[in-house]
Amino acid sequence: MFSQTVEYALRAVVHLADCAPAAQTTREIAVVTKVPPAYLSKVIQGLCRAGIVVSKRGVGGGVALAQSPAELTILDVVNAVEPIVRIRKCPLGLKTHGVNLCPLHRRLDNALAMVEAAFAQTTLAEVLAEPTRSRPLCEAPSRKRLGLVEK
Amino acid sequence: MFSQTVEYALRAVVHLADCAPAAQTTREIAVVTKVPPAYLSKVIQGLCRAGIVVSKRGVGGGVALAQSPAELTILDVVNAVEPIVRIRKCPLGLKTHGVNLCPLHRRLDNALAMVEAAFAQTTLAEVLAEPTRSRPLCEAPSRKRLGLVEK
DNA sequence: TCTATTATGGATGGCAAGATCCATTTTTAG
DNA sequence: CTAAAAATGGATCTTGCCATCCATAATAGA
Repeated sequence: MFSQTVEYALRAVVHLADCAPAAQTTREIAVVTKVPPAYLSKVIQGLCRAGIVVSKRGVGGGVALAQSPAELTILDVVNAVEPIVRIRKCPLGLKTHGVNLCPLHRRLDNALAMVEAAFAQTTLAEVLAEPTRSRPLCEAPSRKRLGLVEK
Repeated sequence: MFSQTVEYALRAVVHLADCAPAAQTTREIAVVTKVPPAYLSKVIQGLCRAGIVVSKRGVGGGVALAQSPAELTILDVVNAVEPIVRIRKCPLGLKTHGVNLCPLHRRLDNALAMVEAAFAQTTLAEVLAEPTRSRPLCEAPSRKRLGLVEK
């Protein structure tokens, strides 16, 4: 139900949050997140235009989060690449329904609202801070990442 | 986030539930639900193969629900045309994650689980019974549908 | 200034979803 | 038995998503 592009974007941003505030090259991100490099570059361009990340070209350049991981929610990222569009008026165009959705569409919209709320409540910092044995994107159990600058 | 086909399928099935246990022609359903007739016929074929509806050809034929509206949930319909696929193992293929999803994918799967649960809890009968002024798919406020056999 | 590095933009291709059309089959009514 | 009604299956078309490749622009370091 979530597109592949959303999945890729989230992986990239979580990894950037893990490295924040340091910048990473798209190639490095692609390796860690196991996303096709050429396509990842497109996804990141989108994130860049949406203001989620900032990029710098040339030697020593790369991509970094535009804000701190504590300020960025999953919803911010999702909405940047493939916005969750709520149902605001009757999809059949029925006048009498209008803003008051019929029982069917009210339920569909409620589902969207739940997802939206869940994503809005979670920041990237929280994703990384969660006390669990498996660490986002990484094979190894929770250990503090330090330098790790090489390819 | 829900595909157009899911939307179409739900409209069709809700209308059939409203007419249950009578059968309706796809053309009639297309008019009421405002779905492109030719495409609706494809969607209904899918519902038929999934066992959600049954169809009969020829004069007096049409499509009807396979079960009573009280036994059919929104989830049944959704899963018939575009199954909600839960995240059961690490999408990156990380061995150490396996079934224990990392914090990121755990949250994504939780969102899917919430939607799945919400859809599983609602039967078509409940959608139709809801005391509200706007009636599913229909312009008019709640009035009991009777004959209405003509085109 | 030259070169290596890195992101950017454009062009392109494959593929599945959405949508349409038509010939065929099934079924009932007359 | 014939004709009309209705679903079915196949073919086709368009569009957007996923993905790749390459030329170009920007940037830092030597």
